[in-house]
Amino acid sequence: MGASKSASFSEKHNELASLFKALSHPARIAIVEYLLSVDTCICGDIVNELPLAQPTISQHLKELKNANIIKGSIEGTAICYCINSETMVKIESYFSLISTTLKSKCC
Amino acid sequence: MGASKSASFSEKHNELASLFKALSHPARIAIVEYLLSVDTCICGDIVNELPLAQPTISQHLKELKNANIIKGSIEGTAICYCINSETMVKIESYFSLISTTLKSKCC
DNA sequence: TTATTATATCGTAATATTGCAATATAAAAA
DNA sequence: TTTTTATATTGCAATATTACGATATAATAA
Repeated sequence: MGASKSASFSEKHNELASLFKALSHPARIAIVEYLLSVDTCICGDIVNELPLAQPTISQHLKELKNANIIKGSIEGTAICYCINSETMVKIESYFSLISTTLKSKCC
Repeated sequence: MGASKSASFSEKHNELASLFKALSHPARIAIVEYLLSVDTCICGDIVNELPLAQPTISQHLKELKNANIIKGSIEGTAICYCINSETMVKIESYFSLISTTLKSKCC
């Protein structure tokens, strides 16, 4: 085959995997870090920040939006992107739980 | 084209992306959660836990090992796998930093 | 209305991932 | 030594991702 057998796994596992997949590309990490670094959320110059063509960045932004990692709102001609802090807190909580669970183990 | 232009991005961004890529498949999330759920680290029955063939699981385990998310040590005929807590704490810290940074922003 | 500007979508080529049968390896048991 | 058991590797087909030129869309400016 070749397709991911996602139907064989739980909803929870698939959702977590989708979230991490959205973060699994250096361009998308760069976008997240750029959004973190700017003071305001009014953006529109992400294309100039990355060494990729405009359609490629648009595609990466779409994936981040689909995964709820960023939010985008129309601001005249431009689009204002910013990080969805709820999702970030959610991921932080997941790893926090893992760390806590691991503390009561050997290894 | 089609290949990820990883050379165009910073080492840090590539490393983070690799880490999340290792977690971007439901089978690999299921492996991590299974390792979390068992009391001891002596495993060897991961193949029976997942709806995938043995070579496929071996491949997923290799990817998790390469990303330092799990550790494996030979235990006779079997191999003992466990979660690398250092890496988990590292990821937790990354999202903790993001959350903190976001608190001083609008949106 | 006709540019201009910003972003999205389409189509497609290059490349990467996924899954597994077949096979290899390597340690312990018989 | 031979068999058994556990895991890894190889090879390959099916599918997914990545990147971008061309083009579409949609809002503002001239």
